[in-house]
Amino acid sequence: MEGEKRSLNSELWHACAGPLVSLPTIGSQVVYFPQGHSEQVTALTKKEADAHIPNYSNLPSQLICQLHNVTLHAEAETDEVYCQMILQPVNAQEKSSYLLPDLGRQNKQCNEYFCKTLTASDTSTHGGFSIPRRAAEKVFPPLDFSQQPPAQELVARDLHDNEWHFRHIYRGQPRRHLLTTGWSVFVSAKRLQAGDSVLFIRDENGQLLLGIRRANRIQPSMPSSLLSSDSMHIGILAAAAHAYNTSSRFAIFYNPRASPSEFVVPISKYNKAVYTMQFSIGMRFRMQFETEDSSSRRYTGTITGIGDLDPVRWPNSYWRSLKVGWDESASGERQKRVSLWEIEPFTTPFLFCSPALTLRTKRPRTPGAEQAMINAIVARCIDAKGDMEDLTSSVRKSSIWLGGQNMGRIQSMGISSMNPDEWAQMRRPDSVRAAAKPDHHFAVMSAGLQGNCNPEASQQVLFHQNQQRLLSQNVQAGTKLLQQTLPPVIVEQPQHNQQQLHIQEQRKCNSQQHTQPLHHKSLQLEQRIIDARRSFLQCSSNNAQSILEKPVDLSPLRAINSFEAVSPSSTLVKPQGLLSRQHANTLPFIDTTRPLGVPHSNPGLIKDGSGLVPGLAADHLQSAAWFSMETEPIRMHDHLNSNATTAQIEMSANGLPFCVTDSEHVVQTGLFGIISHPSPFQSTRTYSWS
Amino acid sequence: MEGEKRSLNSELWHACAGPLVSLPTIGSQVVYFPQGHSEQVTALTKKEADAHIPNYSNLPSQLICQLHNVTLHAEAETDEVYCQMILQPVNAQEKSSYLLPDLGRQNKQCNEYFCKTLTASDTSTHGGFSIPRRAAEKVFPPLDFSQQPPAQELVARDLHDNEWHFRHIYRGQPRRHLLTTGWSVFVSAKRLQAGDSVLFIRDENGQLLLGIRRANRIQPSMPSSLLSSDSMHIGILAAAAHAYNTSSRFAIFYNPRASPSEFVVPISKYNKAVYTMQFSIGMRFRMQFETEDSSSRRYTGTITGIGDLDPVRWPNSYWRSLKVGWDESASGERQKRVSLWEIEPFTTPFLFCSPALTLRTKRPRTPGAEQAMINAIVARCIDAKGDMEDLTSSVRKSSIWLGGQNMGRIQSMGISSMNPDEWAQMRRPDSVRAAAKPDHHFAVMSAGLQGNCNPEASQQVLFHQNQQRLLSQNVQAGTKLLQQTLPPVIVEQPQHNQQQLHIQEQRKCNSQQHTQPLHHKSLQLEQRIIDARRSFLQCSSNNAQSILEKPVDLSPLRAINSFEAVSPSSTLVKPQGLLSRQHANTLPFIDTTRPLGVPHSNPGLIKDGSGLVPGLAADHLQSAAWFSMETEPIRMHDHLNSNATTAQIEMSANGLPFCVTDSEHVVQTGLFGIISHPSPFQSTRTYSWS
DNA sequence: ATGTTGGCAGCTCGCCGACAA
DNA sequence: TTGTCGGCGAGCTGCCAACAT
Repeated sequence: MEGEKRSLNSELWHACAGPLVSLPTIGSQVVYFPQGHSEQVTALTKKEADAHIPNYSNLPSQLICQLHNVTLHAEAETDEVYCQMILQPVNAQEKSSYLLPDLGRQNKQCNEYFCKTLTASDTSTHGGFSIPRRAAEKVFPPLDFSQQPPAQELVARDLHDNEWHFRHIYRGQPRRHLLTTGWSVFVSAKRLQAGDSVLFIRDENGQLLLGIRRANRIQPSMPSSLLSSDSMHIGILAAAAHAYNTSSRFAIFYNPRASPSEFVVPISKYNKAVYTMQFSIGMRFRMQFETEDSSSRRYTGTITGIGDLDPVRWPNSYWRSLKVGWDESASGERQKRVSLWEIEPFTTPFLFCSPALTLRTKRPRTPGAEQAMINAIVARCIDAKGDMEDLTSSVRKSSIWLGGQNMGRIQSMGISSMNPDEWAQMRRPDSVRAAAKPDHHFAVMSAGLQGNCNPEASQQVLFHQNQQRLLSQNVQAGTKLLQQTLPPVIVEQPQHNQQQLHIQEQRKCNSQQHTQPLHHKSLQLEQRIIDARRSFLQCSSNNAQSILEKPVDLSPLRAINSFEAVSPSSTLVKPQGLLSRQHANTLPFIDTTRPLGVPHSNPGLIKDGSGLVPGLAADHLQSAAWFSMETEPIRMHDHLNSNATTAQIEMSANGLPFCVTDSEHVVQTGLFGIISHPSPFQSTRTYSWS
Repeated sequence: MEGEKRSLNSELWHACAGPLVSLPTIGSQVVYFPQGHSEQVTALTKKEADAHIPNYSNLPSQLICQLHNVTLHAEAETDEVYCQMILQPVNAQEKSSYLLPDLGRQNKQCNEYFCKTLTASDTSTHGGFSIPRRAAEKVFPPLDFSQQPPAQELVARDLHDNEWHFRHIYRGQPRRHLLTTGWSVFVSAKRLQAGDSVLFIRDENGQLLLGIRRANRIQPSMPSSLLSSDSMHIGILAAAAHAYNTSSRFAIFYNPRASPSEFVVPISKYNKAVYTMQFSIGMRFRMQFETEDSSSRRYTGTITGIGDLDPVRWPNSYWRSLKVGWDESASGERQKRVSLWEIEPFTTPFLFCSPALTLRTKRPRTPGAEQAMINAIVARCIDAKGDMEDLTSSVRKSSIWLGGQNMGRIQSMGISSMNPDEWAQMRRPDSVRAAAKPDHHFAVMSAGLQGNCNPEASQQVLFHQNQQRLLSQNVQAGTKLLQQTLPPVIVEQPQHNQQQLHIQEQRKCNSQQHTQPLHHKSLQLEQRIIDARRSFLQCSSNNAQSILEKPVDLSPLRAINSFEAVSPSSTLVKPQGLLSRQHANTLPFIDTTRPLGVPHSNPGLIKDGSGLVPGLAADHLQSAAWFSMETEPIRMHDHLNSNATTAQIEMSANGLPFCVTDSEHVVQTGLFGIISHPSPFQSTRTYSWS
């Protein structure tokens, strides 16, 4: 083995890694979880870290890093795939090298391939390998059927670029494709057993590639003689901590088949889950798993808890912060804890836009659907908890927030058709418990917590405090940056003019530089967050007290509808090449002229209506303040897969950034406002083009 | 593999590990070198640590640890032997658990064993295994020669306790011992190749044990997918640093066949080398190596340099601090750097005791022997440097320190017969160059360095500064402890009375607690070092100036001879059981009534007479101050191997602690004085009993 | 004393269609 | 369509002494 070997064939590597593994793009930003990395070591060594590992208090539970490089590898002995990633914690100082062109590896699933799990006959010394008919016809070169029997020699290369020769013959009664000569050599060399899988790929050059995917049997050759598991875990943490402290590069190995979960997450995926989605106990979701035949299927489950996996060592970590239960009883294999970005919640679009739109809704929801879902959830939770009384009272309490007497009406008319004024009417002024420190929204949240003893609700608040804290950290980081590029601004004082000026400047600057690659995107996002944050603080200090005492002024909410002016059209033109800012502005952003569709065929429960997190929203609504943000042009060329035919646009108005995705890349992010309550003012719209 | 498996058969493990591997006794104190541990990882992963590993400035290059446990292991796949050691950095706070009884594993080499390197015929599928005749007769059960041919079935167990069955037959023309049936199964299961070795042991129960020792081919299955080599190296350092900071236990793995050198060294071995031996450039030594037929032989070499292996990361480390050259040209395999404790210097005992003794010397040294050795060294160094002129002038300068015109006389009469008064006459008052900062002996040394531009001498000084610094660190650690258990003492001021009082208390305390195990030994040694240091500082501040200006007052040296009063007898009683303090006091310590023997048959060069470190000693002798220390009773039961028939007592008067050993354990340590020059006032005496 | 080779059983490997599932 | 089996021939495994070193 040479010391520095080139990256292996990517197609083959990914085929071996499995359908669910997709590596982040080189040059992009990722979130690295030392916790998850530790889990991988535990999985590989079958040894937990002992308790006496030092606490790296300086090391955050997640590190935003730039992914400098990914090299694909495979174990020499076992052909097990793994990759090395070179990460560098992102330093706010570094403005350059944010986004390299998205020309990196495509984790495309090759079509010209097949994968077969080996049978006992395949691996015995008695015979050869029986190839499924379709697989042979799809992947192997066609046989000359004039021969009797038709046969040819196949040459395939494995991950290490070794050549394997096989005799491919079509014989038997009935006829079938077989690999005979050469097969047993391969089986014994790779030490394959029944249950392991082989896969053949025909690459673009017509070359055959050959990989193996072993069944989940215990890793045989774990050289424990290298390091104690403690030292390994410490090594991970210390290496990450050192890189974090010095903003230097570090290398990690990711073994996709051994690791229980990916611990290097694309920042877009992370942001989307953490900033734009709402999670609450009782929420239904689904999640992808690899099946026995190495395809993927979704399993459904319910969130049963939210909280830190390891509150002592990793407080406020999003790593596996959701406790979940699975619908299928025979799912003991699946994790009891997952991370936000691993699951797809069943979200019912909760429409929050102009009355004009809601009036034109053409697909009213089926009456009673929500109630049926609530019943289902309650039944499930009873299974889990065995305490009917608490749950029903929870549901009953939830009607406080849902507006009591309005609940029936909501169900009958379909929640998604409710307009903002109706929402405003649902708040309950008599439940206001907010504290008098309006210039700090955490205080408002804490006050809401004090007024409510529901433990689940407390957990919910803590959870969202985490989200807020994280956001606040980002904002602080951004503020530092801002102070270096712009005159310092004292946020406590009214700065409307200055802020407006800044946005103007920003816009001007962008239009001048539209030929420049969007490397400053994160920068701009941060600045926008700063601005929004600043606006919020101004609003809070000036008006929050009055907001708390008066009915909420929802007029800022209407700012969202200003997108109507920007985007009157209802169809999306398939993007071609670079769009100038001018063209970008003509793109529809939120189409309010047509009803919003239901994104998932099986609609989930309206989250705040689930009855499991009652009592909070009404309080927090009191401290709501809404802002709309300048939107940036979407540079479709960079972000949309050119083969994409749909773009899904999600909008979250929960006070955290929203994002627009084409299901793989974040196309647009922004911030609509800052509001500290967990209501999912979220809408999703899928556009299609031909 | 079960998670917690018991330790393997020790005899077999050691046989597989090789003749040179001996593990420290469980419960004893060891010195752990993170540097060496790192080297093992490099050896196993074939990857150097990159430069950007954080500097663990808190982590010393060597950690004195208690060895809590050793468990023997073998790789499941390869049968490669390794062991886990549980270490705990010794905290001065912890007074207990210093010395556990010496009942631990004996690294005895089993006699009823044989080891054969496999031939091509042995490993081919064509036949069986040809057993050397003597080996078969020694180890295997005798055959029934009435059968024709004589044959039997052998059952042997490997390290994993697997049984292997072989047909043992004595046939062929001429007759020979063969293993036939079963052998090829074993070969293929263990994947043995020609060049690997098999060894059979008959243990005390007559059971056959079977081990393998693979040829030094590259470790095949190094799963690089676990951790980056950086993380591994960091893990080692961080784990050690954490354990050091918290005085907590940590686990390390030692792979004796992969590791270039042992990095967990018995403290006795370390102390003996570091504190009682002198090393200088040009010094000759020998060192053990394993031969191809897995026995051991010694290679000879010369020290060519002294200095830090890694001055940046590990300054002042003794790890591989000696640069060496080997006598045999075909020795490219052997390390270019070794550690002090790995080599056996050729030392000539240098007698420093009462005139009465020297007058009775019965074996005067052969005249001219030293000069011959000098010539040999000079010739060797010329080979290395090709600069005759410098060397001869070096030798000439060395006569300054040796006393110029006295040199011939020393050679002719044998240096060992010179008495202290003669030594005193050899100093040269006109060569005094010492600085005027007498209260810090480092300053004195530096001054000596300034007055001499010989680079080798500088290195020598630096080296001894290391030794001094190490001592000083010990002293500081001890001082901390002292301040917690005794009233604080300001060392700059005269404290004679107080110090004397403390020693009195200490003695009283010891005599009262003589039934208590000597767990306080390290503590007491540290305290004694503190006292000696304190005395030295007092002496320095009060008298050093006058010492520098007047002839050296050598009267304190005579204190060494006070041992005569303690131990008038000349024979050592073989220790039986626990010795009370009273009995211990009757043991001879230094026998001055008989001549000192020559410890090595091939006497080396008198080190300061080598002419390679000239010019320093005379200066430093000026700042010499001598002290004798209270000696502690020797608890032979704890320290002397009950089978031992000799005890070697070494005495060093170079200002660093001396130690008494029975060639394996430190029996007694002490401090004779502090003197900052490299003169080897050293004597060795071997006592025998029946 | 022991490494290698030729001779020669006997057994396993591995190719084939038959026969289910 | 494909997993397993009996049949069967080639080639390898492995025991033996001869021979060489």
